[in-house]
Amino acid sequence: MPEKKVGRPRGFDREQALNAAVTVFWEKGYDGTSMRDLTDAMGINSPSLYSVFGDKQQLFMAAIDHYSQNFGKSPISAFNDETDIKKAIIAFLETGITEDDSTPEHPKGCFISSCVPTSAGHVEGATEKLQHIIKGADSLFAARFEEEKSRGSLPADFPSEERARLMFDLRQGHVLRARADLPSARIEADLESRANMILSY
Amino acid sequence: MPEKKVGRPRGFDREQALNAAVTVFWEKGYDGTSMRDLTDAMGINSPSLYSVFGDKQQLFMAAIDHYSQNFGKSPISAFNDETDIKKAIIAFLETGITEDDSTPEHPKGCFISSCVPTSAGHVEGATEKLQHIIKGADSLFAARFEEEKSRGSLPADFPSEERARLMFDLRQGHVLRARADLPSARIEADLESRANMILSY
DNA sequence: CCAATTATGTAACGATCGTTATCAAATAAA
DNA sequence: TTTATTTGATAACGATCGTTACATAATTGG
Repeated sequence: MPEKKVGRPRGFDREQALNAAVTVFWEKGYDGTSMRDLTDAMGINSPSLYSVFGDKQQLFMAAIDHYSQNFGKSPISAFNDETDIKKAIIAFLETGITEDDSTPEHPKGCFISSCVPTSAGHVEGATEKLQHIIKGADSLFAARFEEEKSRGSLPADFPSEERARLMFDLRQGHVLRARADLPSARIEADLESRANMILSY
Repeated sequence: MPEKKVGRPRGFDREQALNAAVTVFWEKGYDGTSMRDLTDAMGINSPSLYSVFGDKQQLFMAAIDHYSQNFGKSPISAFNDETDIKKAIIAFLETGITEDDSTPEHPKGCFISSCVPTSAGHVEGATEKLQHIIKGADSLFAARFEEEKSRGSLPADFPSEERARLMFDLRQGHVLRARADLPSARIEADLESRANMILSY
């Protein structure tokens, strides 16, 4: 698997360093994070950071992608793993809420929803990343609803796209509450009712 | 109304300067905004800023309050102004969406929802401001639902607090979409359905 | 062993950061 | 007109910003 042969071998793990960068950006946002913060957390010097990740902005983009494919993916995975559609919806929302304040070593809320929007419009690429993620979620949920329809577990005229957006939008409220350090207990109690609502027709 | 008598009179309008500060923070967030950005936009020098607003962090807090009582208030006002509860819900969501990308001189999305969460946890006071605003919205909506119940326009066992949270959470999805510069047309088409959902029982 | 190549660590670059000292300008009170 | 008081503008403070030159270390291919 390691392709490189010539030259001094790299002394750190790229993915591990990227993980550390995610955590820092997640905590302080793009502009609140300094190169010093990053190199400290990643355990490397800035020349190494620049040679591997480009610059701060490119590292931020890489952090968004990395988060999306790891922490950010688990609510989606929980959704996909449930065969029953109602359970899938609850699993998505529930996993999200749990993730929002899971380990004390991670900041509250979702990195994408809590930190990236601030950068949209003045940090290059941020808006595009957001759009891609939102559209991805919308169409993933909508596709699942369509699948359920073709399977007969949802009525033929169920408004898949509208309810997909609804699911995603609800989640954003949960994220904001978590980021604000408000208790998730009351929201979790709402989940059953909310899933019913998303599916009602 | 002007109380001051002695000394050189102030050469700028406090509220006007605060408005300019809001716009800059709204665009770039707390850490992305420099003192230079602020003094340029506000049309004053930094010593004036410090004497009137304290420091950058205190100005940020003042900006949050000012936004809440102006731009941020209009969806709430639209809600309060409607006597019919369903129309009130639609007015709240619709006014919010319209406000999210109204004038080109204002950044997209809601300042509070788009920019303040990034600062929660590492800018003093941000978390508390968010908590206060969220709780305020929750209880405003819940109180209105309770009022409707006592008037008989909602069933006696209508879950006011849960639906209040639901309304607020939905709004957060709209804000994220607007900040990501996604079209609001499809979301606006959902409003009727969403209002029905919030009121359904 | 000797190039060639790649990564690391140090240290520095100019620029900008948030904040404040200093002094001149403008007003009210005496 | 003087004195007291407050605001204005200029300029500077040390610190930190993101980024990069440069020399050294560690590896592979000859």
